[in-house]
Amino acid sequence: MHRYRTHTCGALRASDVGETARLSGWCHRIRDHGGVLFVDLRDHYGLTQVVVDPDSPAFKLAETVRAEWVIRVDGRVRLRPAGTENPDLPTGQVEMYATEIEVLGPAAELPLPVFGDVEYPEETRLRYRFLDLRREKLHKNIMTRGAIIDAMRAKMKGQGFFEFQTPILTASSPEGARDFLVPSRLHPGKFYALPQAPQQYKQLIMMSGFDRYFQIAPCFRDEDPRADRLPGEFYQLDLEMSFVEQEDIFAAVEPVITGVFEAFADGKPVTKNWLRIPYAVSMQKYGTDKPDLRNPIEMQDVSEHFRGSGFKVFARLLEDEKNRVWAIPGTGGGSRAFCDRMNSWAQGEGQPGLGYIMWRKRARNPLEQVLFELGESLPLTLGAIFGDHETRARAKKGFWDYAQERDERLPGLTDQESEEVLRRIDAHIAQGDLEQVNLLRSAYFGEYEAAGPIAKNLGHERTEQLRQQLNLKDGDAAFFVAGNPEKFVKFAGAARTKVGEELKLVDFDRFELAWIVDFPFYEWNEDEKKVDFSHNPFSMPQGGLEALNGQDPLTIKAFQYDIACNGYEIASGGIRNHRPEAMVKAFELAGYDEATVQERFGGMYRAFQYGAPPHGGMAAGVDRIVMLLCGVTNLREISIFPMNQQAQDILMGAPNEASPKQLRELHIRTNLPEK
RNA sequence: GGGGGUGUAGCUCAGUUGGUUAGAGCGCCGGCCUGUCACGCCGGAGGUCGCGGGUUCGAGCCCCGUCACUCCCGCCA
Repeated sequence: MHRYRTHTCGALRASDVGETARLSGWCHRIRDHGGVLFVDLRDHYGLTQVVVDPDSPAFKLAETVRAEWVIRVDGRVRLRPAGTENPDLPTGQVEMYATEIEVLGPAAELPLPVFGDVEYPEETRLRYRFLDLRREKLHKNIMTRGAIIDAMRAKMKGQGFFEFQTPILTASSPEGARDFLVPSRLHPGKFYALPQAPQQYKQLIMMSGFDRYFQIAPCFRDEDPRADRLPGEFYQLDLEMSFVEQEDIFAAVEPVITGVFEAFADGKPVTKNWLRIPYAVSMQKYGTDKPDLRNPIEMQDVSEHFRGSGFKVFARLLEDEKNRVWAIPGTGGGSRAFCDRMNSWAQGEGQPGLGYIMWRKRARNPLEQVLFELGESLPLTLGAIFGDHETRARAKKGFWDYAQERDERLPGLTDQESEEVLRRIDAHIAQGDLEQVNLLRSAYFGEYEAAGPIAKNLGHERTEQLRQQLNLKDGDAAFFVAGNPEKFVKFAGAARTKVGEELKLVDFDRFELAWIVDFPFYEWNEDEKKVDFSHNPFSMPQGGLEALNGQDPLTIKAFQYDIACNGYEIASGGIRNHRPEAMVKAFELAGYDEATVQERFGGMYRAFQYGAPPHGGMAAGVDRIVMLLCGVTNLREISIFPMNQQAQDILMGAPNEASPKQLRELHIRTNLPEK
């Protein structure tokens, strides 16, 4: 018999009844009934119920066993008594009657229980990560992570990609994130850097004549973490292809990502036909370059309705042509309580507030009323407009009498103004201008009326045009963000998310994938008053060298794309700039002369001189994808030994101090900040 | 570097207007219990109310400072 086990704790079935077996594992849960004692024995594979009673020689020892002790148990497999089976366990038909127990590893009192699903402080969980990892959820997440990575590899290989390893000790790169530095012992005063990504290596692999590269690549960046950004290190599914255009990359990547999502989505629907959303459109509709497309809200520019209007705050803003008014349509948000809540939320975000208009049904539709009085049905309205003189006169009189009787239906209008509206309707009827008639009809007598301070100032006609543009109905609202879009876009995006979630318009149980394309190549650096690369300096500008020479740099787009999923950026890539003269020009516009390029990107620059193939690729964030597929919102839930928010590994004790000997060898003396 | 939130038993949390000895559930320890699987019942231990200072007759509660954790901004080509 094997020293420790004949079966795992997930293996025994009814077919094993009568066998003698040996199990080893952790005491998951102990239920002591005095006369009979149950131990749920757990290992990686599952849970088996072990039973001991006073007739067993193992009874005395069994009574001393505590949670998370590691024990070996010998015994007989038997069917559970009728009625005591546990259908929730794969091994639930059977139990093991223990005849011998050996303690392999006793456990001290636990700082963190393995059993149950109680929340524990992050610090305790990290310090005792090995215990946390025994817990069902985290254990499962880590296994899922491995399976996802397996699937990525299999699908990449299926697409003809080949896996390469690139160096971990490399050179510091000037652009981008802060590097982790590693001092060189052999070269005093010099440093290696850990790669922020294998970007240059993978391009060099293409220039070395290989064709389809991929790697589950560790990446290192010394930047502050976020919930969706691990401190220090993370993994990318990194890929690069030669002789390709953007379309070829999309065609290679979509099946990989879709396939992985479908395999692990747990039945949730995954986008079949990916949208391609230009960066500028994404910013305008969603207020971000990583939209959550599960939220159906699309923002719209409604500046025209406010320009020169009675709502002076916005009208005045719009006198500056950089400024805009965007609307966030909120289906079902047309209650005072909700709009007030959004307004105070906006104030909490540091905004002056969030303007809104609400729509509701008019108590009675006056036009229908008129037609009713005329003994006619609604479709005959057309007759009122295009009919003979007498019919039109009756229709007009109908409107007129109605307004006389019920001028409260024209809130905020004086008698003269009401009369004026009716005259205008009459004039448009006479001209047969159906569009104008309809607008005025809808605005003053239509099915919906608008409410809220903005509506009052904006007037019936503009409010109605706005409603029609946004296609809003009874019980809906629109929220407004105004100013310079560059400044408010982020807040607008947050407001879109807030409105969508609060109104329960977001279907969380799905994965919505999309390409975001046509990123700007450069952006304006306000601090240094210069042009900067906005994404990746190695991307090919659309229009190539010609665009770099002739076009306003800030209008140049790049062959640069991201994948957005449910509000996260899960991948980023581009077609690379493989022409040395274009590379030099691109860097020149960002303020780097050719000598600097040669010095800083020597390897790449050299490679470009000797036959560089057109190439491009992408890198997908493995951790973020796993996080989405595991349904969690924190990367520490899917990473086996993560560091804390302060980039410390409190399990291993990293970072720690180096010994004087180590520092001497490295010719390094510390110069600590004064406390 | 900056802003918000949190900090009471090992854990999750309650704690009234500032007022007697700071509580509950889970966990832990002991006892009872022969079919449980979140076993049950009885009992017990366990507290620098994050820390320091202040106001007050009196502070878990109010004020100031500080620390820790966490989320965000900056940053992350």
